[in-house]
Amino acid sequence: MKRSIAGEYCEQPCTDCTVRSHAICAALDEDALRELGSFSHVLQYRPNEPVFSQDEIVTSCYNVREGVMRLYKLLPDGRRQIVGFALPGDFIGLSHSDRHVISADAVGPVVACRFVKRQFSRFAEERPNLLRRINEFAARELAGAQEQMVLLGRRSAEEKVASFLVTWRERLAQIGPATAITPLPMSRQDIADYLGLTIETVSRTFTKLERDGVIEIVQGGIRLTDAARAEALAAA
Amino acid sequence: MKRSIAGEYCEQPCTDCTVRSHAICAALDEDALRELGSFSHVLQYRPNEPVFSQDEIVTSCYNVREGVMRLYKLLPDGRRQIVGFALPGDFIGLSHSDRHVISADAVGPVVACRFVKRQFSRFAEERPNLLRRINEFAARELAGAQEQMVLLGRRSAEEKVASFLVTWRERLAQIGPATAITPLPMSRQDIADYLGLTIETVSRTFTKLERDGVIEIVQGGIRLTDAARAEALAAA
DNA sequence: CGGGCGATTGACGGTCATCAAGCTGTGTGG
DNA sequence: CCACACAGCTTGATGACCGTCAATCGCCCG
Repeated sequence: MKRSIAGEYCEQPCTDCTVRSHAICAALDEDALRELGSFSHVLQYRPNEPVFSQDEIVTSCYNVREGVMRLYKLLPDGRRQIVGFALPGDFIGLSHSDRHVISADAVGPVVACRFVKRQFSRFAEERPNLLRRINEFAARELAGAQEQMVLLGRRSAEEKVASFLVTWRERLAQIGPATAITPLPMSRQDIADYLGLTIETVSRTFTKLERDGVIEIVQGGIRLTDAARAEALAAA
Repeated sequence: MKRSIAGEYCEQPCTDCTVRSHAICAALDEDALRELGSFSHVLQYRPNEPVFSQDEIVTSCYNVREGVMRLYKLLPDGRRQIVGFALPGDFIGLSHSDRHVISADAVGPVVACRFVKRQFSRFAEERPNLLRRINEFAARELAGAQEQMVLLGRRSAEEKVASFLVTWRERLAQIGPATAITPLPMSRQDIADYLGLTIETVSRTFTKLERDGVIEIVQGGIRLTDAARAEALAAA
């Protein structure tokens, strides 16, 4: 696959950012925003384009503005575990290690702000507001990771899929308007690698849920026809 | 089971704390340490004694000083997933939610410092040093959680057990002197619930690893007789 | 010595992975 | 405009891995 270079676009001011209220940037006042903007770049990534890879030296951190990114780890033999999907407002770069411990790439088209890590750290260093906001994000991520461990370790295939659909829907609802159809921009393979299943099992489980009247499979997503039952299956 | 009350002990000054250099407290100077000490309490927990439970209101956060705690989540039907073991130096209370999202209890005898969360937050609020240290801890926890997701989602039983033993050994090595025998204070059931397996599978896998000359099972732990092979099995 | 708990071992079966074939929709070129 | 190719998804057949159920062992402690 040809590695394409991310396109850059205008230096759109942070003060106009549409995801600011959901992002770490909400902790910053106008002045700080302007300073942050002075060393940030807005980048575009194409579908499946890598953003960074495991073991690479960390040079930047990112705010997702539009689109979805998958975050994953690979085992030497090629097995893949997706550890999360990053949505608009999410911050990537909590890690303090000097090398990336995960890889990230764009699922569909993605727009993200990039900060040079060194500059960002210096910027954040003496801003307790921002540091606390970052803590908050880290804590939320950690809680999500713990929930995912339960899913991976203790839930059946059907519970995994139902749980994923419910959780995904809730996440989308938090950042945008509720819609009848829940879009699933990622592939079945992505879902499988997120849930610790195979693509076949995911596909079969979708079909089963549809047969049971819990969901309806539509182009590019699903319609949750019986949310109550889905939540029951998710065994919250 | 009778719920026993944690015993309290002397207000040992933080300045003498043996785990300080590994704990978040390393970010504090003498003055700050004294202030922190003024609202901390050292508590003892007995084996299997609960420290806090999922859904309870969060009132405190903790530093582990001695012993091991298990952190876990329960599903309504009783299935349990252990999301981590906390060792001396670990900080518990990164979560920002007002209710605990996990439960914690002592594996063996445990000594921990408790801080009233509200006071601790106020204390940390304007100390960038401490906030950054907490960030660092959160990032490390998150990286660990991601590694655990790979284990849970993509590794076989044998890989899980080998990986657990290697990682556990490394963690112990970081906080104390290396020993020939790697102690395993937690039960087989705990290990199973940590690895997303059943106790029988864990037991069988231990036996297999011993037959294969990778480990030797001893009272209260194991001896890693072939670390290289264990690491290969762990498929880092 | 006997009770009890944790760990081990064995027999069996279910869930989900594997392997393989067919399907669907989209884009491409004649 | 239709045939074709291709990629992603679905469906089917089979079997392995690990869960379940059950019995036994070993050890500690009363």
